[in-house]
Amino acid sequence: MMRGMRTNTQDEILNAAQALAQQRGFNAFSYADISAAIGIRKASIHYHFPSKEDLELALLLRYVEQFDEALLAIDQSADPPALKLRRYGELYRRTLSLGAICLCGMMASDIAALPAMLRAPLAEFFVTQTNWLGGVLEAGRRNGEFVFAGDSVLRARSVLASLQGGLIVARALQDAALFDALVDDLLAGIGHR
Amino acid sequence: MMRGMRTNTQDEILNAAQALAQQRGFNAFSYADISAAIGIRKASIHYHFPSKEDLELALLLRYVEQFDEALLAIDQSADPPALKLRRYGELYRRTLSLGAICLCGMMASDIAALPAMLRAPLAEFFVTQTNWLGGVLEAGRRNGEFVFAGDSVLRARSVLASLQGGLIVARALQDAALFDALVDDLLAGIGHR
DNA sequence: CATAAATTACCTACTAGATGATAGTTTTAA
DNA sequence: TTAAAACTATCATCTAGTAGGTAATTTATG
Repeated sequence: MMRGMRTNTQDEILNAAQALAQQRGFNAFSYADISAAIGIRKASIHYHFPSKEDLELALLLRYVEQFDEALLAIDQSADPPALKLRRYGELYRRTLSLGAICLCGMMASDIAALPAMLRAPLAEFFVTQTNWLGGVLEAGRRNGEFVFAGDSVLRARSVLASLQGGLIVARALQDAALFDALVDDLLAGIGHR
Repeated sequence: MMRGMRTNTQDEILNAAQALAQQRGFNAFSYADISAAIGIRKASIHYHFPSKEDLELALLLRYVEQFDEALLAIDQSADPPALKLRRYGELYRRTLSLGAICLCGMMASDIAALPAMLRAPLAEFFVTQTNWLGGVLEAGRRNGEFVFAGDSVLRARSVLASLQGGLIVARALQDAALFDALVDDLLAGIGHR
């Protein structure tokens, strides 16, 4: 199997681990739970990911890769900035539908328990989101779709915080419609008055 | 010891548990960690909190009680709404200074691993915050300090989401100043233009 | 093309340590 | 003296992880 490529089993393991991690946190499940979910033995999971830290790192890198692809897909569309922003919000909304939150949001919550080697790629995820959002906000401001004062990076970070926090609030209140209303409010807040 | 009153040892246990829970999540520490932190044996912790679920419930109820007291203190001051809001943001900022996030935000992140009996009081925390913030926002709108369209409950929920998410983003990027900037932006966004 | 060797991907069995919890005892405080 | 609060000792279960084995697949060789 070529270096760097993942096998189907590895993706199954990562899918199961991601669901568990996004729903209950990375320290609230074990290899036994993954074994039960996908039907291979614990030792087989160790064969693919020798330590739980290996698994967690692989999970983060895959998530970042998938998120980057999603950003690229939005970028490459001819959608206007407001629609791009809404599609971006949809990425978060989708995790809510799975009874979960953003994997990186979860890892950031538990950061004191995160292996040191994951902190840099995790921080980079948030930098990437901020920069991407900043670009969308600037493009919207230029074409008149968005109106906001000040630094677009600051505003981008606020948008990102709102989305991450919106998942938490909607999760606590067990009502995804709250997240939808929040996204509408977010867009209304920077749209034309 | 009178029913419902906590002993000093119980508060020490809860203080240690709260710090650990807010830093790394409730499932990433054990009674052994609390024992190491406060210098009594695991069995003594069990004496006060027979199960870890008992501990988690006591933790949540105490946190809610302390937060309610903080809201009451802000309410009873003669501060104008904008200052009340800033003081409210300070409550979150303080947890960041401790290398932690809001206990309820953390519990909401990990909600799939939360004992069922905690879900109602957790949801209630978020309802209480939303209602309180809604009241402050309405008062500000009435006295001209705040300008925002639409439902104050919706805006309150957005503010709450921003604060919770701001902790996450600042945590991931290991920079509390980002949270400060976000709060300033939040206030600027509803203040007079 | 057939066979042997190497590799992969799983398995069983097992381990050491940690964890949440309990029972009985001792010490401390009231 | 009694009750509370700590303790020691112990337990069952779980967890992350390892070693060695096996079957299937792939690669190398004659």
